[in-house]
Amino acid sequence: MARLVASRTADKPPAPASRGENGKHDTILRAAVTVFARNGYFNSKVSDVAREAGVADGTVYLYFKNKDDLLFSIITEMLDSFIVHVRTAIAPLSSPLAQLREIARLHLEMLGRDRDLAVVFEVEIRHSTKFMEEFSTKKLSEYLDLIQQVIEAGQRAGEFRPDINPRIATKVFFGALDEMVTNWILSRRGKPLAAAVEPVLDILLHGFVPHPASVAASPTKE
Amino acid sequence: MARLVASRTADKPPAPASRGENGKHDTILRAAVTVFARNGYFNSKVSDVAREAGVADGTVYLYFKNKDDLLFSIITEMLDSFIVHVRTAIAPLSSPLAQLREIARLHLEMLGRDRDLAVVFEVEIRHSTKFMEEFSTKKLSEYLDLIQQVIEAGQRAGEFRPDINPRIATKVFFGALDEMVTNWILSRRGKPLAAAVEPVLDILLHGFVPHPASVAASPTKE
Amino acid sequence: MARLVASRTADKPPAPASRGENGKHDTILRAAVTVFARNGYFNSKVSDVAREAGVADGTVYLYFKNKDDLLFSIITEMLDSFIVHVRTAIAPLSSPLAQLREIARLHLEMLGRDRDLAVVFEVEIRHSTKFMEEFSTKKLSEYLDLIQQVIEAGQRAGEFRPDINPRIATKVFFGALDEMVTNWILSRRGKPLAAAVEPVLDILLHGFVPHPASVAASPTKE
Amino acid sequence: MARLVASRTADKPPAPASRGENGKHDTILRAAVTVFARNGYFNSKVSDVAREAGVADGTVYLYFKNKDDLLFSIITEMLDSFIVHVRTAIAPLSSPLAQLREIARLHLEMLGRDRDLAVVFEVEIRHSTKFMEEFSTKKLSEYLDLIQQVIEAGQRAGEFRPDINPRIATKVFFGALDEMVTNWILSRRGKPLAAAVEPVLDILLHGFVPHPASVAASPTKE
DNA sequence: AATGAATGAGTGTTCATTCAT
DNA sequence: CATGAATGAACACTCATTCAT
Repeated sequence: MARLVASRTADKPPAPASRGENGKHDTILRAAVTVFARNGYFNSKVSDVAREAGVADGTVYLYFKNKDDLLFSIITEMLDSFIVHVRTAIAPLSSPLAQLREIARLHLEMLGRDRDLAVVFEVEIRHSTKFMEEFSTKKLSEYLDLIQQVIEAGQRAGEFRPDINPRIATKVFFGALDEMVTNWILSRRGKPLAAAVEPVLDILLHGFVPHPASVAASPTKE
Repeated sequence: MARLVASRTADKPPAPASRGENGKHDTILRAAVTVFARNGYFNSKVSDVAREAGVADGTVYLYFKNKDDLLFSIITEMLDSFIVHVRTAIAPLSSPLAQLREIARLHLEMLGRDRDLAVVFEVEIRHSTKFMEEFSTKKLSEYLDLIQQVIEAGQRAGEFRPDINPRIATKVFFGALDEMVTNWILSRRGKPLAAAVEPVLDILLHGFVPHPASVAASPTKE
Repeated sequence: MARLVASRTADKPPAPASRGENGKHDTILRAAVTVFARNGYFNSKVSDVAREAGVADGTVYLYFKNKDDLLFSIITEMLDSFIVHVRTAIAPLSSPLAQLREIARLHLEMLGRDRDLAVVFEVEIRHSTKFMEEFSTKKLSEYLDLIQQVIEAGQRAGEFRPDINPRIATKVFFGALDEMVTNWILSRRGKPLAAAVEPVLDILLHGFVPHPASVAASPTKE
Repeated sequence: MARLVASRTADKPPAPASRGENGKHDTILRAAVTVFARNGYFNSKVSDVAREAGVADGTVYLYFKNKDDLLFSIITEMLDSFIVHVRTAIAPLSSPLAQLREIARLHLEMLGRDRDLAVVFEVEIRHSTKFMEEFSTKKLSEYLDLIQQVIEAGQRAGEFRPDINPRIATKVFFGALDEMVTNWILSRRGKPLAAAVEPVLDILLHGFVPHPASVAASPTKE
């Protein structure tokens, strides 16, 4: 019955921030991340979120349209701010290759710093094709576009192979990072996620097979 | 309330398969794939599955312990048979590189042939960290181990770089394929998923950056 | 939905007794007593009874109209045979007082010999006012009438006080025995129920208060 | 699945009682008595109780743990207040015999005043041996203990025969009253239940058989 | 007669959402 | 703005009963 569309938090900003606090809006959103990460979206009750946030059930509805809007807002707001962060960070870097490295680093660092958030991004985000379609065509594709632009810039700069499809390269890049995060979540080891940046980049940049230089020429790749 | 463990369909085969039919078990499982792919697991009702399968609600419970068991059985049975299929297909191939290529091809071909099944695998599989933990530590890791073994064999055979971490390479490989599937599901284009095999492999095998063989050309990779 | 009336086993005696056995009818009825005593009527499934009897679920319906009929038949048949038994046993006794004593003895002995049967009689019999009304106006009142006749005979014979209401005396008598059985069921002590016959009779016959003439006379009756 | 223990209504009093009303808790409990008496516990739906109480289905669960808790609460709360009532009433009476008479009177009067409540106590209370065991070892035995203490006091005071087993006398006393109530429920005659107090007591106190000295001594007791 | 797979009506319970205070 | 008691629609699961074999 629940639909995910339309909502958008921006429609109703009752109080950006009461007093000096962070604002109930953010408090509730943070509580939702914690609760959703713990039990999963469908197994979480709005009253769980309310209790975690220290407010009454009804208060949640003063800041969010409905339960779906909570999940939607988490994803959208977090990703929005992440994209801004990434853009800012890579702007001063002149080399597309350096930019791509920075994106990978920020990606793993941000999610590796907050397991609950990572869980929501990796697991809870996929709660129906409907949601994903809605989401992927809006927010996520903005991120993917950003990556693709860097790759294309790299090709123009001669840093990346001109014969690879930048759209596919983007998916490979994102998919590799995504899988690293998923695995890190499931294997509750203490090893920091960010430690994987260089090994993953090395593989993505140089591939599985030894360089032809290692011999003389690369007769048949694929 | 939901538990995913233990169940295993094999425990209760009330009717192996009447006549030459496919058997109610398979009919119901197939209906579940269709329904789950259409509405998502949590938004699907058991009675939807029953109707799709052409049986009464109660009949579902003659073959499956509960709703969770339906999802669990889909994943487990499909993946089991896929792994067997892959093992059989790569056994005669002597080159690990050829084996890895075959795995990629089968992976994308199988899911690309059945969008509903792909949806369930990519989206519905992630229903709570609990489910994923249970699942990833059992079935999925069997598949990932298989991939890792091929990569390690390739390293020993000199086909793959010895200085890459096989575990990470496995994740990059799987993550890349996984993302291709996810994207294919969401962009309902007609382009067959299997068409992506070679481009993806090219990137994974040879990387983003031009070969040093291009001696003069690209002096600075990273 | 279930109604208890009408049924009556006598309507359909499919097989009085197959071979030399006791007959499936009795086997199933006995199984029902066991199962109902163990879990209670409403918590017992017809399939539990069938399994206990070693027959298929459907077979139960060849001998009994429905689940209600099982309970109804247990009560009716057991009570019928008990009443016949009692009539036979007290017929030769000339003294109503001796007859009443014999009734008490048989009552406690029969139920004390078979705890499961006792449980069904004491507990399961009361599964709705409807059932009890149906039952009490038919079978049970036959038993109560028998008791009342003995008491009235005792009054005519001068063995019982003429100034007590025989209908009320009957209820006191039956209620006392009934409570003994209920207590015996709940306190799973090993002490045989029949051991209570004399103490109970003493109280019923001579009352709580000392006889006025007790001064010298009645040292200990019984 | 049904559990009767633990619950205790006192654990969750969401609304003590709005204004001068009786409070939803009591309203629902009273509705449950009515509905259970009408159709029996197992044939009653929670929604029937809700409708009778004039509240939504879900509201029942704000005041009671589950359906079982409704039945359990009825029995416990009613019996608790009854026992308090009895203790208060007999405290000022010096003679144990007068106390026993008062208990009998209150017992029949309370249940005779409210047929629905009587039905629940006599019929619905016996819902599986489990329930009875749970219940009889806690609440009911408190009442039976009270009776037994009075009887023992009467023996010490010389008002009751010293040679009767007080535990058995208690059961006979309670069983007699209980049967009077059961019969009154089933025979829907208008005759007030309380009218049976003296005839029953006469029988219990003086027994079925004429006093040996009845000749002259006890012409008419009671 | 006997079977047991199939049926599908029936219900206790949950929980997102509302709204009077 | 906040509250949290009240609502009632929604649904997984059970099990008495049937009937083709």
